[in-house]
Parts: sequence; C-alpha cells; structure tokens
Amino acid sequence: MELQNTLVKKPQPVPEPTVRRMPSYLTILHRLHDEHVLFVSAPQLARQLNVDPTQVVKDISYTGITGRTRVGYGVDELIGGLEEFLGFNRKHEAFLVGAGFLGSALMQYQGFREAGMKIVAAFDTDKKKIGTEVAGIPVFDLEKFRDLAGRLHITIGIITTPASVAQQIADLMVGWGIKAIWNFTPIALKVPSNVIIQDTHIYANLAVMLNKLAAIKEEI
Amino acid sequence: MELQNTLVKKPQPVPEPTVRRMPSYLTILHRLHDEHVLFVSAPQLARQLNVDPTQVVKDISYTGITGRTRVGYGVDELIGGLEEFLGFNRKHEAFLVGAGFLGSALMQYQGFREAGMKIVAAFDTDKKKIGTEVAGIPVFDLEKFRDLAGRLHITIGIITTPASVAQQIADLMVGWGIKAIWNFTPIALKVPSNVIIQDTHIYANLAVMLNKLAAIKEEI
DNA sequence: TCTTAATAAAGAAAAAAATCTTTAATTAAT
DNA sequence: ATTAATTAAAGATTTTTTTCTTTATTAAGA
Ligand SMILES: NC(=O)c1ccc[n+]([C@@H]2O[C@H](COP(=O)([O-])OP(=O)(O)OC[C@H]3O[C@@H](n4cnc5c(N)ncnc54)[C@H](O)[C@@H]3O)[C@@H](O)[C@H]2O)c1
Ligand SMILES: NC(=O)c1ccc[n+]([C@@H]2O[C@H](COP(=O)([O-])OP(=O)(O)OC[C@H]3O[C@@H](n4cnc5c(N)ncnc54)[C@H](O)[C@@H]3O)[C@@H](O)[C@H]2O)c1
Repeated sequence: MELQNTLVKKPQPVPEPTVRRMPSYLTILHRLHDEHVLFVSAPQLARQLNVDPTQVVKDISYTGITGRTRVGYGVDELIGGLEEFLGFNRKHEAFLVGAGFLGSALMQYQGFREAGMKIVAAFDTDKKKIGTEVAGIPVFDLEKFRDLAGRLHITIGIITTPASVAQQIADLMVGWGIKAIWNFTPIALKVPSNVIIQDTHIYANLAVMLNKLAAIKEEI
Repeated sequence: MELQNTLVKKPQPVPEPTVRRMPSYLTILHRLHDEHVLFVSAPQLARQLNVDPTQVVKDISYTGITGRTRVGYGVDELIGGLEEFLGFNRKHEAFLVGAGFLGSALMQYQGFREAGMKIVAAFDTDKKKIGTEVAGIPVFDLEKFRDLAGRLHITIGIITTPASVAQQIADLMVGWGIKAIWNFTPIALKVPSNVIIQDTHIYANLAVMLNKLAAIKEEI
C-alpha cells in the first residue's frame, strides 16, 4: 500500500513561478518563429525577459525538451513542448458569466485561441443583453447555464459580474459541475477544495506598481 | 558618508506578496465597514482569504497599525492604514494608450477610484476613435500625448495597444516622462531601470489555471 | 585535428517567503 | 478578583524559489 505512493507519479511538482513564465517564453518564441529563426539559446531568452539564464534552462527542463550545447533549443520544438506542457494545444471550452465591459472585452479577445481556450457562451441577468451576441458568442439567460454546462461538459467558468454577486455565481457554478473558476472580481471566493480558483486581482497589480512608484519618489 | 546610509530609511523592504495581499484585506474591510462591524481579528481575516493567521498579522504590521489582544484591529483604522500605505488615498492620474476593447473596459471601470487612480485621457491612432469619449474620458490623437503628459505632470502610463506596437509606445512614454507603465500586452517591455514596469499578463494566470486543472484530471 | 568558447545541465548555496512556535498581553467570563 | 481563553507580536523553522558554481558537451575557428 505504501509502495504504491512511490510508483504513482507526483501530480504537479512544477513551481508556479515557472508556469507563470512559460507563456512569456512562448510569446518570444512565436515572434522568433515568424522571423524564421531556427534556434534560440537560454541566455538569449533570459535577456529578453530579464530573468536569470539558469532559470530559463530550469524552466524549460520541465517540458522535457533538451537543448544542444552551443546551439540552443529548436524554436519550433520548444514551442511544441511548452504548448503541450501548458495544454495550449488542447481545446478548453469556457462559459462566462457577466457580459459587461470586462466580460465583453474578454469575449472579443482573439488571443485566447493561442492558449486553446474558447468562450463558447456568456450568461447575464440583464434582459437587454440576453439574446444578443458579442464577437459571435451568444449571451444567454443565466437560467440556461446549468443545462448547457452539463450537456457540453464545460469545466471552466469565468466570472466578470459585479463583486456583490460573485460568490453566489461561484456557488451556482460549483453546483453545475464547473471545475475551475477564473475570477476577475476583487472578492475572495469560497469553494470546495476540489474546485480550482484562479484570481486575476487587478488591484494587486496596481498596488505593487504604486508601491514601487512611491519608493522611487521617496528616494529623491 | 557610510553613516548616512544607516540613517536614511530603507526604501521598500516590504515583500511583494504582502503588497499583493493588502488590496484583498481592503476589500473585506470595506464590506465589514458597510456592515457596521467595528473590529476584526487576524484569524477572521485569515479565514476569509485562506491565508495563515500569522501571515495576516505580519502583513498588517507593515502598515504601522497595531491591534488589541482579544479584540483585533479597528476596521476603520485598518482601512486608513492600508490605504495610506498603498497610496490609495492619494491622487494618481494616468494616461492610457490603445482605446480598444480592453482599454475601454478599463476606462469604464469605476473601481479604480477606490485606489485613487484616475485615467484622465486616452490616446489612439485610429481616426474613428480620436475625438470620441469613453465614460467621459476623451480619446486624443497619440501625437498629443507628449504635450499633455508634460503639462499635467502625468507619471503613469497604461498600454492596451496590440502587442506589435507595445514596445514603441513604451519607448515614447519613457521619452515623455512616464515613470511607471502598466502593461496589459503579452510583450516583455524593455525600459531604462529607473522606469517601473507592471505587467498584467493574462496568459500567466490562464496557464496556472490550466495546469492545475490538468493536474486534478490526471489524478482520476 | 586541436583548441577555444559558448552553453546545457545538474547540483550547491543563498535568498525570500510561508509556516510554526512561543510569549505576553488583556479581555471576557466566572 | 481570579481564571481561562483569545489573540497580537516576535522569533525560529521550514519550505520554496532564485542565484551561483561546477561540469561536461560540442560546435566553430585556428
Ligand atoms: N472593467 C474593468 O476593466 C475591470 C477590471 C478589473 C476588474 N473588474 C471587475 O470585473 C467585474 C465586472 O466589471 P465591469 O466593469 O465589466 O462591470 P459591468 O457592470 O460592465 O458588467 C457586469 C455584468 O454582470 C451582469 N450581472 C449582474 N448581476 C448578474 C448576475 N447575478 N448574474 C449574471 N450576470 C450579472 C450585468 O448585467 C453586467 O452585464 C467587477 O467585479 C469588476 O470589479 C473590471
Ligand atoms: N481584450 C482583452 O480582454 C485582453 C485581455 C488581455 C490582454 N489583452 C491585450 O490588450 C491589448 C489590446 O487588446 P484589445 O482586445 O483591447 O485590442 P483592440 O484591437 O480592441 O485595441 C487596441 C487599440 O489600440 C489602438 N492602436 C493600435 N496601434 C496603436 C498605436 N500605435 N498607438 C496608439 N493606439 C494604437 C487601436 O486603434 C485599438 O483601438 C492586446 O495587446 C492584448 O493582448 C487584451
């Protein structure tokens, strides 16, 4: 019984900072690909991203892709390895709740396709929005969510409602079988431990920026 | 000469993770304030944010606000302390370049006022957008940026242009006296070391979420 | 062919952050 | 007034992440 534990491969020992850096590598690699560059070295990537070269080597090692001494990594091979690792080459269908300003911007955003994510439907309670389309994505009455999520086997939910209703939307999503919630409201959502919450807290970024800005102003 | 160094207070030894958590404390505190709650303990805050109680105590200690044993922290006092520390009670005026979908969403967003930030003008190269207004914020020709930034002493720039032009916008901003750039494009911008870059890389969050989602699916 | 320089890779060390532990204060209950 | 429980605060420990160091490989140049 104890033995099994050593045989089962550990779920995710990849450091989160590494995962966060990977899409940045991809951005650079895609540009290099477009410029018909065939190989790139870790120090080159490191310079463009202001990180340590050995950090780049370590990050890339998690993908299983190996480089060649004095040559670097094959650009296309590395793109493939990163996309495979991140799951960007698979199809991830998502539902969005709250088709307001931010929700609409996300629906319009073409960049998610590069990450394999597709917002297939949006939901709102505003009668004026229900029945409309945003960038070809239909906006349904929130009531329809349960039925559609079950039928289409949707596992990703995006919340861009006002903060005041975010928790109740999250509760509904959990009940409807959503496994991962991308939360753009400033609320800390409470969900069962088997549901993944990904917060994009815009204030956190703003706070860090203002903090640094205040620091350099103090120096003067 | 060496002595001076010990007298001058260190610029910012506050851990970035602490700064990132502070706006979340504020969100909860504002709700407590609205509910006329006068005191809150660190363990209470910790439970709501799923962080360690001692972490909360440590984070709050950076604001200089002290709590009372068996009572907790005064809600209003703590709000004041956090806002003061983060600079949310000061006025931060910003220019935004790229009045597209995301840029417009940010301009419409009322929440920045809570953080003292005000987008005072937007800039674009699209003739159809120049001369219009978004949520009362005028959209000017990019050419006007330099002149206005200098006259209004703007130090914060927000970039929501297509990724392909982000670096050249950043270069222009630096030349025009911008001290902090909030970058929403997936590009790693190169700027002089005295200019602050704050990236909001949406792919990084997506990558972490997909990675965790893949991990739980693997377990099954 | 031999040498040199660049680089991936692995491991060690350092730094940063989170968590755990202890202490002391003090409020509320008895 | 006394006791017990709660909690802030400070410090120690552990964990995580980054940076530094070493080694070995190998492509390019002499
Ligand atoms: N706009 C931004 O740039 C921005 C940036 C960061 C964070 N946010 C956050 O994103 C969220 C939305 O912001 P916004 O500016 O798009 O607001 P918004 O008012 O434009 O959009 C909210 C939408 O949610 C809908 N809605 C309200 N209650 C609902 C419910 N119970 N079920 C389903 N839909 C419901 C509304 O009808 C509306 O369409 C907020 O929580 C905000 O804090 C916005
Ligand atoms: N829309 C989203 O939800 C979203 C999410 C994350 C990141 N982003 C990033 O934000 C950026 C903008 O995305 P979007 O969806 O708003 O695109 P968009 O095309 O709607 O907006 C871009 C705007 O920039 C303007 N522009 C183009 N060149 C310019 C220049 N040289 N100077 C000034 N303005 C210029 C365009 O006229 C347009 O108004 C992209 O880099 C994208 O990767 C968008």
